[in-house]
Amino acid sequence: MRYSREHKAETHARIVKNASVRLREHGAHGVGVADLMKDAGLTHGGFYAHFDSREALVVEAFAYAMDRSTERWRKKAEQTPPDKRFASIVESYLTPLHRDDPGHGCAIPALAAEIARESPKTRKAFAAKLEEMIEMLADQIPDVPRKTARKQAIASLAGMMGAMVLARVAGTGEFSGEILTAGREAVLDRVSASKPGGKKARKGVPKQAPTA
Amino acid sequence: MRYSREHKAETHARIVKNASVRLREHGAHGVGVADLMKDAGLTHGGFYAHFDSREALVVEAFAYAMDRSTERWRKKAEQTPPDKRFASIVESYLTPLHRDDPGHGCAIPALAAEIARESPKTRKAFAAKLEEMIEMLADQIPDVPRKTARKQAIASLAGMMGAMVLARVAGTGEFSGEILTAGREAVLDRVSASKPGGKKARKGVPKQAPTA
DNA sequence: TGTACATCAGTGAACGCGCGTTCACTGATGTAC
DNA sequence: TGTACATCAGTGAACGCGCGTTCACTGATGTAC
Repeated sequence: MRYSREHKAETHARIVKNASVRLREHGAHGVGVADLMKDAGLTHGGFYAHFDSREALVVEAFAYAMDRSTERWRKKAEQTPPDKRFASIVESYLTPLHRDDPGHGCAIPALAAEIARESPKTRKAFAAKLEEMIEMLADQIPDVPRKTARKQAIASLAGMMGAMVLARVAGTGEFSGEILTAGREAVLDRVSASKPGGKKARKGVPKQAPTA
Repeated sequence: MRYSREHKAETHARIVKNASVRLREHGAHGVGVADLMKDAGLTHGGFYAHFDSREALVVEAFAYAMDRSTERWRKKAEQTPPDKRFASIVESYLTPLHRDDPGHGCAIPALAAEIARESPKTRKAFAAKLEEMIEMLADQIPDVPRKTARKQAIASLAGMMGAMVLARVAGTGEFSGEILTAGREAVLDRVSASKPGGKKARKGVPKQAPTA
C-alpha cells in the first residue's frame, strides 16, 4: 500500500470530523463532496475510496457529531454534583455561544428536520443516536422514577433544541436572547418542579409574578 | 391583457399556496421551480412573471403558511373557553396526524432550521412571522401577567415544534409516540402550573409518580 | 358598435453552472522471493 | 539483505443530470379610436 497501515483510517476519520462541522454549519445538503474533501486536504476523486455515497458520509458525520455531544455531556455531568448535572447541561446548551457556532454545537437543531426527510436508513441511524442521547440525559435527572426521568429528558431535549432553532431564526438580537432565556428557564423550572422536594420557585423564575 | 383583471393575482396566489405545501413537505430546497409551477398547472418559463427569484417565492410561501397557522389557531381559540384555549392548541399540535402531514402542518418544525441559514432578508421575514405567532399564543394564556404569558408562549412553541421535529425523526412507531406524549404533557403541565390556582397535577401527568 | 393595435401571462427551448459519481492513471509503499 | 512486483489511496479529467434563470415567441383580451 501507498501509505502506512493506519493511514486510511486516519484520513477517513478526518473527512468525517471535518464534514460533521461543515454539515452542521450549512445543512445536510449545503456542502458539496468536493468542498468536504478539500477540508480534509484531498481532491474529490478519492471520495469513493472511503464512502459508498455522499449520503453514507452524511450518516457517519451525524453519528460522529451526536456521539461527541453525548460524550461531552456525560463527562461534564461526571464533574458536577448529581443534583446540578442536568441544570449544568441545560445552561451550557441555551447560550449565545452555542447559538452562534452551530458547526461545533448540537447536531439536532442544525440537522434533525432535514434528516426526518431523508431515506429511512439515514433517518433510523439518526433516531438511534437520538435515543442514546435521551438515555444519557435521563441519567442526569436524579430522585425521580426512571420513566419520569425519561419523559423529562425527552421534553427537555425538545425544548432545548426547539429554543435553539427559534433563537437562530431570530438572529442575534434581543428577540433571540429572549428565546434562549425563556427556553432555559422553562426547562430548568419544569425539571426542578418534578423532584419530590423541588416545587419551590427557582432564582429569577417565579411561577406567578416575574420580577424581571 | 390576455387574461381578465384578477387572473394574475389568482394565479400568483395559487402558486404560493401550492408551494407552501410542497416546501413544508420536502424542505426549502427540496422542490424545483419547474415542479412548483407544474403544481399550479403552469410551465416553468412563466415563473419570473410572478417572482423575482425562487427565494422570493420561498419567502411568500413561508409567510403564507405561518399566517394560515396563526389565523387557524386564533379562530380555534375563539370557539373555546378562555381557560382551555391554550391546551386545545397544544393538544391538536402534538398529534400523529400533524406529524404525518407536514405539508399541511406548522411551517416551523418543517422549515425553521433551514431558514436560519438563508439570507438575512429571508430569515428576518420568517422571524417577523414567528413574532406574530408568539403574540397570538400569548393571547391564549389568561390569568398571568403579559410578560409571563409571552415567556410561556415562547417556551411552549419551542417545546411543541421541537417535539414535532424529534417525533418525525423517530418515524411513526412507539418511540415517536412517546415523544409526542412527553412533549404534550410537559407543555400543558408547565403552563397550567404557572397559573395562580393551577399547581394541581393534570390528568395523567402526575409530577412524582406516573401511573402509566 | 366595430376594428386595429398594444399588452403581457404563459410557453418551451436553451443557457450556464454545479453537483454526485465514474474512471484511467499515478506512484510510494508493503510484500514475496 | 536486496530486488521485482502488486497494491490501492489519491489525482484530476470527464460524465450525465437537474437546477435556476433567460429569452424569443404566442395569442387572447383590454383599450383606443
